[in-house]
Amino acid sequence: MRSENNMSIVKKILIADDEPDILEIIQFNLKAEGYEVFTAKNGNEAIDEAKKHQPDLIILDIMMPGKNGIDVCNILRMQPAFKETLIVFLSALSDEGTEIRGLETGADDYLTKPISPKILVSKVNALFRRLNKEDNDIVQIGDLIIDREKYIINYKGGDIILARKEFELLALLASKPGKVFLRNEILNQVWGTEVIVGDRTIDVHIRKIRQKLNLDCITTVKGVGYKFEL
Amino acid sequence: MRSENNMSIVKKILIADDEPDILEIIQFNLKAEGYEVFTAKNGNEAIDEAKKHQPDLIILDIMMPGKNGIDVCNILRMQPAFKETLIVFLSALSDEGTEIRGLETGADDYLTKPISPKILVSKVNALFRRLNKEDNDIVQIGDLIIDREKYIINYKGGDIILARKEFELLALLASKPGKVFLRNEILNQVWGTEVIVGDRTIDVHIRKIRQKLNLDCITTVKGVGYKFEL
DNA sequence: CATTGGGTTAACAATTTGATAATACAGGAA
DNA sequence: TTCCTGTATTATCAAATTGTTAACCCAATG
Repeated sequence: MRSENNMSIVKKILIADDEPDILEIIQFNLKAEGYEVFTAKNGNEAIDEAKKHQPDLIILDIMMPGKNGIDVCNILRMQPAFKETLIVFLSALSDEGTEIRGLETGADDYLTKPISPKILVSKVNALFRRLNKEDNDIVQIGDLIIDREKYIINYKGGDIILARKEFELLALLASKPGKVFLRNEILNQVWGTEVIVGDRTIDVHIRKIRQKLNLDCITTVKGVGYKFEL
Repeated sequence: MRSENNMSIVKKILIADDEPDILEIIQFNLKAEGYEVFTAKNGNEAIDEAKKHQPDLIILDIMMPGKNGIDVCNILRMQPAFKETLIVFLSALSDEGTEIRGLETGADDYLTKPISPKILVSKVNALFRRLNKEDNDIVQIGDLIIDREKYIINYKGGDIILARKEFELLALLASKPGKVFLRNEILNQVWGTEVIVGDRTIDVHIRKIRQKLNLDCITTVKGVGYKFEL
């Protein structure tokens, strides 16, 4: 099963459009660029697919049967899980009002049809590039250094070896010190949305990390999740 | 480290274009939106101004005397200080090749002239919105800080730990200081519509909050509900 | 093949939270 | 005052959640 964490792995894109041709051609080009692509033929399907796959980017046609793109955007943005998701409108409607409304709904960009597939791909790349600017390969918090590239944890000069899942879990928590990560969030980021694991799995990994680091840096927030703090 | 100039401070925008009219109209609209705007008439000036003001966003015309926009972008992106700066091209050149080259240079967007000022402003807003997504949603009322992300209550510098229901209840009340929340409203928001709990449950939680905060901030409105006030 | 270690799970212990009941209290109306 | 209604307080218990350990499966390794 190919589902790694989505911090350094293949980005998932969901395209929603009622014209099969458009869907087809965009899908083809984005796949060629190495993205994992899902499609939806209308608004409701878009919402379902979004929930199912937790895409990194959603491309929405404005005019679709049922819920239109702006509705979909509004609905998704209301849910915490899609607060940060990239959303781009792609529409034949090029009037100023719609475009402004689209952007103010919380979309990241508004593209007008017809659009060259290559340009679309470039725009998509640009969006992801900006998003990844933040992710650093080496994170340092106090005396703790997390090197994503080398897969190494270093505390006060001494290396600590963590297994992959342990490492990724710690790296995730440490990526935003203080922030409480919900168990769901952790599952999605570390295990991916496809995999389903039991309830105690996270706890066991947390325990191993605490044990290996021998450092009180992961706090339990009961009923909510875990957070990293030095 | 995150760039702290993201928050609460007026964003600085640098516009580089050799046509005074364009400069003028864009400047006007962005200023009206509350941005601080600087201008440059050519590539070299753009680089100088960028270094001088460290803008948060740079809008670059492609065709300018001396260094063109793409050159400017390349030069800036090479310097660490401008690695994260938002850069947008604004060009009359709408051919595919230039646009793709522009985006691949490391720009965040490519806009084509002519462009409606309102749409430009919307795009700019959208870019900043994305950049600020990082910022935690923190509510502050007087000396009381409620951090939803960190799940922490802080009063005058000291952290107070609340259980989940307590936290959510307080967060709800504090979300609209002064407003009286009916008991029903509270039940729906904190407990959900499915769950049915007894009459005294809310009181008990309110009491615990009062006790832990040790601060007279929740007022009882007899026969109606509760409200938060400092 | 046998070994090793990562990853998962089951089972149970430990802990915390949340709901309730019982009772005390406060303020207004009769 | 006295009653009545709604809220505060407290202790208690059930439920939910997490911690811990050991056992298991499986893939990679030699």
